[in-house]
Amino acid sequence: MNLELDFRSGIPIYLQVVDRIKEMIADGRIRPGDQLPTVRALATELRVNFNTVARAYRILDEAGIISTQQGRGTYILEMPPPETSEAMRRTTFEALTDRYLADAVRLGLPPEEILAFIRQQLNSKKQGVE
Amino acid sequence: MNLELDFRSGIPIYLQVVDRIKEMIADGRIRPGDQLPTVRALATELRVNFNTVARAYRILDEAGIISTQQGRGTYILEMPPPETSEAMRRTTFEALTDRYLADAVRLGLPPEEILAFIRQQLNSKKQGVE
DNA sequence: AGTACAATGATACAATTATACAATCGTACA
DNA sequence: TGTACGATTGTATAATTGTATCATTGTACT
Repeated sequence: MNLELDFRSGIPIYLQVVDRIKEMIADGRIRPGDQLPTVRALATELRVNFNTVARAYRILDEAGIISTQQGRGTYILEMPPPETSEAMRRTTFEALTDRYLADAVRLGLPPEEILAFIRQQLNSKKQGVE
Repeated sequence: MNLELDFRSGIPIYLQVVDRIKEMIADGRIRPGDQLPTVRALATELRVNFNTVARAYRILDEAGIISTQQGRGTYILEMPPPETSEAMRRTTFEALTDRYLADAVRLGLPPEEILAFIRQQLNSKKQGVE
């Protein structure tokens, strides 16, 4: 991986790891689909605890840059910044909805019930009540 | 089999497989007596280890929904257990809906728009070609 | 000193994979 | 028939991977 850290900089290790990996993606040293080292492997290489690496990976995961999967490993995502346009989102949403409605109808649910349940779920979500 | 997984959802693969198969039974896409794909075949299709599929099958087996037999294969049982098909359909429908809404919200759609589009689609279906 | 908080480490855990195994089926051949 | 053997099926167990939780350390601020 060849990833250099500065233990004396005062910048937290996990943030340094996040930045180094972002750089490597930006300049193409690692690419979408590539597997990153396991948290333990990279931790050993960097002489840190693997939880520190895990923390960096989690941040990158939440940023949508990588995908970490328990038991499998972590991978660079295809779309680094999935900034989809409004039109794209709309199209995706409509396809998603049609597929969902087809499934629901196939289950034999009457349209009123489908609508009712969705309304209920959306309301409870809005109020944060479960 | 046409069974979609989300590796980034955080929901374990084996549970996703369990749910997808329950859905297919509930809505009739697969029926009592049908043979499910072998653990290896389905695993290859899903790009997953076959033990992960085996785990899902074992759960369905213990729930009395399918029957897995070493050396023979796995089959949908005649009676979709005591959990009557009505309750099962309802459960399946609600899980399906929650999954759909999570996707839609993640796309950034406001609840009103989700509801509006669904209402529109249901109406056009009612009046459209049947 | 004492306290609070962030960073890191230690430990136990859960999901997935790798490998070896056992049961069944299918086919060939005696 | 029947039996031997390879292919195919599910099973069992351990190794590998990320996750969750709490303990420890260090630093800043009273």
